[in-house]
Amino acid sequence: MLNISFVKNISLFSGLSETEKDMLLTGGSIYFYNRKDTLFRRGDPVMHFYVICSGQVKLFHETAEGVDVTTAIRIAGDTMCTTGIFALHASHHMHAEVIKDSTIMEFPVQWLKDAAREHSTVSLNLLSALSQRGRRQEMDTQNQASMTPVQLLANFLQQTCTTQGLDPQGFTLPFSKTLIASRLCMTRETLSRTLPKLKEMGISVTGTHVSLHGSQVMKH
Amino acid sequence: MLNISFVKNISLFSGLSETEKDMLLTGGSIYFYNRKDTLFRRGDPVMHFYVICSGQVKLFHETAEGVDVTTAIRIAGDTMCTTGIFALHASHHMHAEVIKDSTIMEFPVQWLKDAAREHSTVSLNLLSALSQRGRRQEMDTQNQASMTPVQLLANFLQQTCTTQGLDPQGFTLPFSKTLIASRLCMTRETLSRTLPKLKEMGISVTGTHVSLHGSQVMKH
DNA sequence: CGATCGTTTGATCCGCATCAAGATAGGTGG
DNA sequence: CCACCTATCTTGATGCGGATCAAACGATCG
Repeated sequence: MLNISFVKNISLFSGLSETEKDMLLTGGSIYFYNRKDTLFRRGDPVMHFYVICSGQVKLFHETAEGVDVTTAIRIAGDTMCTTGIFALHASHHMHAEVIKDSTIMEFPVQWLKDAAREHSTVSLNLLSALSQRGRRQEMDTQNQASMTPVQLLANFLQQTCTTQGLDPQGFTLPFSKTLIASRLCMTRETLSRTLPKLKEMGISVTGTHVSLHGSQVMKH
Repeated sequence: MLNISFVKNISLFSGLSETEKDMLLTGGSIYFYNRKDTLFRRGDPVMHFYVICSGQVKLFHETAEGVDVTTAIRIAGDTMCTTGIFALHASHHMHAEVIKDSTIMEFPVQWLKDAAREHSTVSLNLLSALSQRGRRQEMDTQNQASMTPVQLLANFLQQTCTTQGLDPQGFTLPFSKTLIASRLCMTRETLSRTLPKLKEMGISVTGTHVSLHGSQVMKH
């Protein structure tokens, strides 16, 4: 059960005593999912709070024309559905699909509500997490609106490298290019054509191999 | 002091007893601002939690080329900076400018943190509010990415009409067109050219007068 | 009545989506 | 080990939409 100790360290529980953590963790169970499994679909009632122990999950929705737009990629250590649980509407507003075999810990929604009500530490952690995520999203939106595909992609690669703790000198792309394109709201074709342009910024991508040679981090 | 009783009714305080509300409200003070006043700028330390009693405030940032992008328009009853207060970074990440003479109640940041820690009702209200706002923003982002200017504008007008409680049969635009364009991430020119196209959707705009003749609400 | 701000209209251009093939890679079975 | 297949990615040709530049128009205000 090494997964349990992993979950103990997520930010949601920070500041709690070991015994409090143990008690809370009894409320959840661990499940395994395979690539392409659906966690939930838009409109489904929100039943669980999720903590990803390993693997990857994409959150996405479909445009009117049937194109998938990925709004977030969640990886090990991330949580899902915090927003859905405290919002008034009790149904999901997007789809969630497993894109890499995953281990996921699930808690009933009421568990989270209770935890937030009874432990002010938990509710403050949640507030912090939601704020954090909100801030991310704001930046994302404004980037989306004001940056060229080249900048977006450069940004994305650097973000990815940082948050996944990869070696900037050279790493293997952890996502398919189609997924990245969907995440950046562009077509696969545009993504392909954008890759070569990154060299001017000191980023080279060959196949699935990336190296961020001396490219500075984007300001804001 | 009719403003005080107005503030008592915002969702942040719902579920609290009158005496609790009165006690909390002693922590804030009311200020008056004029059009074009700056509430705060990006990078400033987050000092206050704001509740708008009357007027309008825009939250915006500048692109690299110096263009303003408005990310939100806040009106009477709205709060500001909830996110900023609970996020780790203690500085604002966007500018706030008063766009219509306003009355605003301000509380010190610590006041909100304390209130959240000591009243689980308040922290749950905050969680709900943040979730709500997060959901709005997600929809916004996805709309921005997948809708044409015509749809965006139609959407915006309907939203505005609803949230401001205006008469769909005919009302006066509560914002300048430049502001709307900035909010919808398009140029003034594009907005102008889009207005006539709305007639096909049963929306007519003449000058600052709008009527939403039988236009259905956009799904999702 | 000029001056400034906000809005509209016109002409042009560029970037990304779209449509359409081709290329590469991984996987399976003969 | 090779032929075949499907999934994923790349490249090419074309067109349209919205940004941009430029100028006129309208409104509000001292």
